[in-house]
Amino acid sequence: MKAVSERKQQITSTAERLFNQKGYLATSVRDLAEALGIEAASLYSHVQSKEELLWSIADRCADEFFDAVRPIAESNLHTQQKLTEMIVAHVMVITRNQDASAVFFREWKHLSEPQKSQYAQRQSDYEGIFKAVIRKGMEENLFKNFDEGFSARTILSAINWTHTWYRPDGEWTARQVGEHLSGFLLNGLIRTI
Amino acid sequence: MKAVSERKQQITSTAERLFNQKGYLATSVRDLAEALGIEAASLYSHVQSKEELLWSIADRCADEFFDAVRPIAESNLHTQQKLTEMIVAHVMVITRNQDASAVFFREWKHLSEPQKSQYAQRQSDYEGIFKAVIRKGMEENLFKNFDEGFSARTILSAINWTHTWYRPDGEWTARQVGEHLSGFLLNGLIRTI
DNA sequence: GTCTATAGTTTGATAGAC
DNA sequence: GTCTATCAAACTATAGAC
Repeated sequence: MKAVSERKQQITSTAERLFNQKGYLATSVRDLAEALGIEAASLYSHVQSKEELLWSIADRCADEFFDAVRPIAESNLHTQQKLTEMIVAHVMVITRNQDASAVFFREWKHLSEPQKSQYAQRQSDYEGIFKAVIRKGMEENLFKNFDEGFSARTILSAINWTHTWYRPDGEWTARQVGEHLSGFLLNGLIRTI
Repeated sequence: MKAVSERKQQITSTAERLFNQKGYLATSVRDLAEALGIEAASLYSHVQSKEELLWSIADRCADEFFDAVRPIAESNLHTQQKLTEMIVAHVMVITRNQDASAVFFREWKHLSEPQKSQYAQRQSDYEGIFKAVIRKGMEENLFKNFDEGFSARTILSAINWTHTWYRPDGEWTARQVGEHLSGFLLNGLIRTI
């Protein structure tokens, strides 16, 4: 755990907001400085480059997803309950890091190597956590025999998109959104009784 | 229907590919010209601006979605079958316009007004087609009473993401992907019998 | 329709005073 | 740590010859 100055924190959260609103490439260092009320050159006392900011946002966001979901995957909850709680935890990470997760999902393409490869590796590892739980559920004859990669991607696609429409001041809490999504994805839209 | 020169067609499809691979802002007019084997200035005999290219890609892609899905929504298929066929049709548009649909989903933010508002309006109209069918299914007591906006967004999120992983040379046809997705989303991951 | 040449901005980043 | 000043490179787009 590295200590981070208050100023650096302020820069990072402003960058998250602007990178989300306008996109990474469309946000100039001058835009960022203006939003902070300083000159562009002053930023370089806190940050090595614009890309370092992108990387630090993406990397911290990945940590948040792993830290929230891995303990649940490693718990001894019943498989169905486990997958539900993983989905809820994932959605809660998104909703409390809405700007950062939007940047995480949309702007990683603009990282340079080797960061881009490292990002892809973590993304794949994360998907692997979901795949393992889904495979377990299939082995237990609890889940249908869809391809496990297909299933994991379909679930993650549906829940990742919450970053575009969730509003903290709306009628649903983050947990409610996660539980609705989990109910929808595990049981389907069709009424069975 | 406007006649489009072969050269213009070639420019558009190259733009789709580059805008997808690198992003709209990261693709310079010089990159595009180089990929076509001409000088940047020569492009302007065919195209008014770089943004005009983005708009024409997004607008044509929207047409494809509407043209494929609306006739099914207006047919008198049984509601469940209708929703399945809409999902299949949507996935097939994505898979046969993979570059264009990726640009459509990811780069619309970089349109200027009034194109950006027009894009948002069509997007919302399109979601409305799905919402209407879902509401019908709820009224028929066939679908569960999820919020219809929530249901439409969840389905569209899951199926839109195919643009990132579908491979035409993989083991599944576009129709098979659509049917799998439809089966997953309508009936859920959990085994019920 | 394609070229060369270039105008006019904007960009990320640095130098050096305070 | 913030400023002013500035650099070198990249950008979209245009002018005008062929």
